[in-house]
Amino acid sequence: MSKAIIDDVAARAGVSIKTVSRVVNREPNVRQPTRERVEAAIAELNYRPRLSARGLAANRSFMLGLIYGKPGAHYVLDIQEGVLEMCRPHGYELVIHPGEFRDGDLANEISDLILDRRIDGVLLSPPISDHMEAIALLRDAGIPLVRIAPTIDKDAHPFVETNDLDASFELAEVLIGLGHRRIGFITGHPDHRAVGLRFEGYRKALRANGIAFQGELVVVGDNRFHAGEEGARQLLQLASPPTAIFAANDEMAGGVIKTALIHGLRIPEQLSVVGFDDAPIARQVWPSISTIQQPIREMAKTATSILLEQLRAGEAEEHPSMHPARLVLRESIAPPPAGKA
Amino acid sequence: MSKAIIDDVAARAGVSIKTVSRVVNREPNVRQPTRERVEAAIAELNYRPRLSARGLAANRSFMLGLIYGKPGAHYVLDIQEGVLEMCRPHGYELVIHPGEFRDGDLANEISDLILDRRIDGVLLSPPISDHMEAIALLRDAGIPLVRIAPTIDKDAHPFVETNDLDASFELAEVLIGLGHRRIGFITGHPDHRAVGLRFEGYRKALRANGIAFQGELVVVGDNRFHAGEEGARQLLQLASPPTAIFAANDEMAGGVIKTALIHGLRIPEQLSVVGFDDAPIARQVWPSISTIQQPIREMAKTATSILLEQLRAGEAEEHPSMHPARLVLRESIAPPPAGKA
DNA sequence: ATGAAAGCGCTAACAT
DNA sequence: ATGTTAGCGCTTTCAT
Repeated sequence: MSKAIIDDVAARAGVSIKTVSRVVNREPNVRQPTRERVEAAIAELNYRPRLSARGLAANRSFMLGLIYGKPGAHYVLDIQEGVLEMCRPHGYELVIHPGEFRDGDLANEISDLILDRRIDGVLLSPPISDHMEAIALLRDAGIPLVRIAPTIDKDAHPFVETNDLDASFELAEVLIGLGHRRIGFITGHPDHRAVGLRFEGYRKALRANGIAFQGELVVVGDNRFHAGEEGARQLLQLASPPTAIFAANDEMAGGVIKTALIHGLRIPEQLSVVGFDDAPIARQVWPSISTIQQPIREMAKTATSILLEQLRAGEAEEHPSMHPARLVLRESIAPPPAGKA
Repeated sequence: MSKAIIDDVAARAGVSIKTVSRVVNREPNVRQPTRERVEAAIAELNYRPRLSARGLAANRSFMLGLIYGKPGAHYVLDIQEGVLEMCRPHGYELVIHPGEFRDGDLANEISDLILDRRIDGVLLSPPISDHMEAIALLRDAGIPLVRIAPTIDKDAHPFVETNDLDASFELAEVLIGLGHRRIGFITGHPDHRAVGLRFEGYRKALRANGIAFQGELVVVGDNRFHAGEEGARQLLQLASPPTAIFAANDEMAGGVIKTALIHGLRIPEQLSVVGFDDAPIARQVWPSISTIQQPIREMAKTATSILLEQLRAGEAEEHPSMHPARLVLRESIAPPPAGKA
């Protein structure tokens, strides 16, 4: 079974192989009855075009590449699944490629990806979506490219994004609305620009509410749990410690919670904590973390559609590039302790 | 650049294309000087064989498939990275395929994978590694197959495994050694057989120490955080609640911790908790969880080597299939409260 | 609207 | 040890 090739189908349908090819590729210029006969033959023989034969003849690989950094396992898997969901029905395969932002080899690895696999198109997910060298390389090679959550140079290529800044602004305003005035912030990894926007949202919220920005309330993190632990330690040692801590992602917010608990603080009564991403950890710690949920999967799907259309039409259709995030409020926030506001 | 094809290399090296092919494929019967000349030409022209051309001619796809369930994002990513690490240097590409164990479509999806992509070989990771239908399908199609962490039917195919049972036994003995006699257990998802062995290890430890097995101390879980929360709730409501809880994985152990904290229990003074996997959550909750670390990445790498060798030689070399796990003791355990032992 | 012929770049089988 | 000759199964011209 299933050793059928295009000639078998052509014979069975009583047409030439070219007509079969037309039907398979949804090309025009096939009369409806003919098309139906061919389709029937395909179904009966369970025919599947050999990808390598198509690739060789058409000089395409029918493979998409996904290059991603490591902003958390769930983030990566969500992206992968979103991309796969769009790839499969369109007959495309996905080649995944983990890459380190600062890894000098990334450029070489990408070259290999282009040269060896002859990828048809590439998706860049954060923080690689802001990796200029990678982008330049791909552009020069003429490989179509869509970026997921880029923060820079948005004119150059199609992209999808979410409103990190606005969402962060909102979340900070929630804290301010509860009465917090001293709000600590733990920033994300400097390479991860999208996470950087969350800091901007925080600052904007302070400004909008007439609260002076205080450098001592800001700690530089790197998106990892440990940075949250360490950052919280620093902030809680302050002569006048914050009544709330905003971590640029949930992983770090989890670290804040752990440190706070170890210090014997009650959350949220003595310290409010918020994060960003709605990662699983946000629900797994106690108390659970108020955060921002991003439609990661949807972004990945949209990005993939855009890429596929570009591949097909040479030009991308209009897609909404903005995928708004939303607040998820949980137990980790409360008004500041009396007298501390 | 890099539009070089085999003829260019042959011309430049002054040999026939067949000789180039021999060098590229590491076939014998090429004299050293000839080989060197060809290799030089390849390097100078930056030649890369077109995968689709090779695939078409040799009737292979140079792609491996990885079919996995969802036993946690980190587990999946670890496996992926282990596999990729072996794939790339050998010129193989990886096609990832998330699959639900109970999904009736899994069979169809696998057929597609075989038919459409003409995968050269497949890796099955838990719990799909025990999915008999999938295994049968692959066997019948004659697709080489290596299973990661299988628990059944080990004669049929090559596999790699870890010693879930022994490790679990050891961990249970640690609890018993601390003085615990009433040890609750939250089992894993029934489809996930490897996790089932952990329950066996627990029972074996009880037997070995003359402790009667008590059905009321066992709760059925499903590997997810929520099952741990729920299981702990049940166990702690018992007239005579356990002094320690063993969850079949860390995710559930995390749930136990959260529930226990909400109930106002101090850990480990009033309740000891252990898990399995050394997942990130084990270090992220407070107190951190004693657990078992498995060499997941190594297993994935070994499995991939075995598969690649099978593809090359038709027969796999000897590889150690057993990758031992090890204890990781952390804050979550202590002797039982006085008078409760 | 459909078909015939000519490759795509490589490997396999058979020379030499 | 090396070369020659056919394909592999499809898509592309270019006819018709």
